[in-house]
Amino acid sequence: MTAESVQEPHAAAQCAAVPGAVLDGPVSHAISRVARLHRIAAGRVLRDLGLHPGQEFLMMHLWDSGAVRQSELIKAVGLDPSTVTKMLQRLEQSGHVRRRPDPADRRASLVEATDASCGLLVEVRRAWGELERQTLDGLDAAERAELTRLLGKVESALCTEVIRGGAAECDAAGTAE
Amino acid sequence: MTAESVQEPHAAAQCAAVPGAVLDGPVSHAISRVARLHRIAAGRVLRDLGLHPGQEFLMMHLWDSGAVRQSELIKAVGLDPSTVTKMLQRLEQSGHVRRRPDPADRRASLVEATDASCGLLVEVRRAWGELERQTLDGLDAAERAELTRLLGKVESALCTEVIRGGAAECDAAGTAE
DNA sequence: CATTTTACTTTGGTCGGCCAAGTAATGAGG
DNA sequence: CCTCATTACTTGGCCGACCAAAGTAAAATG
Repeated sequence: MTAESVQEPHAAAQCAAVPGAVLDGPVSHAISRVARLHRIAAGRVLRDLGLHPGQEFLMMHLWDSGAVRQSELIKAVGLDPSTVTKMLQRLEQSGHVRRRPDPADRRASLVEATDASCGLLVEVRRAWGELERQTLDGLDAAERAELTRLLGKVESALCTEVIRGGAAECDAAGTAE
Repeated sequence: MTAESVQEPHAAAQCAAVPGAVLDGPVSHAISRVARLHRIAAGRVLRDLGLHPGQEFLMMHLWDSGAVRQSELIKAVGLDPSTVTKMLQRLEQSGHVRRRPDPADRRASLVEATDASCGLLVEVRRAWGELERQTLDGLDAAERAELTRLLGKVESALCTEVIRGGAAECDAAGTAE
């Protein structure tokens, strides 16, 4: 008895008679997997700082650009407006960000990093460096440059497709080494 | 381009006297951006099929492997168990998946794709091909191979770091060709 | 045989992220 | 001056994804 292993496909299992390995072909999955691992690593590095993954990205923009109109920030990070709104609400509640209405345009609001948040800057920088180190560990300079170049091409290709579908514009980012 | 400065930093803006471009250096962000765009493109391609991005991945595994123990599925996709549980609940409610308790192990459950879902297989395959085409548009064969290789290295590097941090095991998917 | 440890899954909570609608203020025409 | 489209942001809903903790059943150990 011992009902070993699973039962064989009983109901409707084998729709396709494809043996296996339908999954490892596309580069798409490699991207997804890498992104997921990268996010986990980022979360681990940022946890001690009290930031959730994604927030550092926003904060970096704010630290970098000073007080900005929220719409500018949204365009800069390329995320959905509603996403940025919610993230800012949480960051404001955490005391990392302050928002005030724009005197020049009452429907807009200006966003800026608080003084208290500035202490995080160096730590976030360090965390990012650490993350970058973890990510690119095992790649030499040439490989890193090539990876950057290829990702840039993929990004612009996807961007073209995405805007064709009706979304907003993408920032064709950069080149550079 | 992209708009020049709005107002100058007024209150507490310049924590760091760093002029700009703190953001385009790391490859990390390229990965995040590409992954995000890729996800959006996937969502667009899958919407007509009634699937949300991520579900196809699970379904592909199920179509490929027949009835499997849920734990096996979890290990295969490498996601968090709770994530898989919730996704399966939704897929079950959508009629794409069926779950039954494993007779051999009463705490486990067997998962399989339903008959109805099989009609989606070919469409998902087509959608994936389309997505792959969109993603790699503009890269020649050598570049694609190189990108795959580099992503593989990054994945294994990140994997090592992640497991070091205490998480589960990663599938070092090293499918070279 | 009782107890502890391990494995399989689920629940609850929180966040990032998208879309689709909705609100409020600005600006262009009639 | 009043209407209408546009811009700027918010709300609600939903899903993917994580973590942490719980619950249950099997296995290992005494």
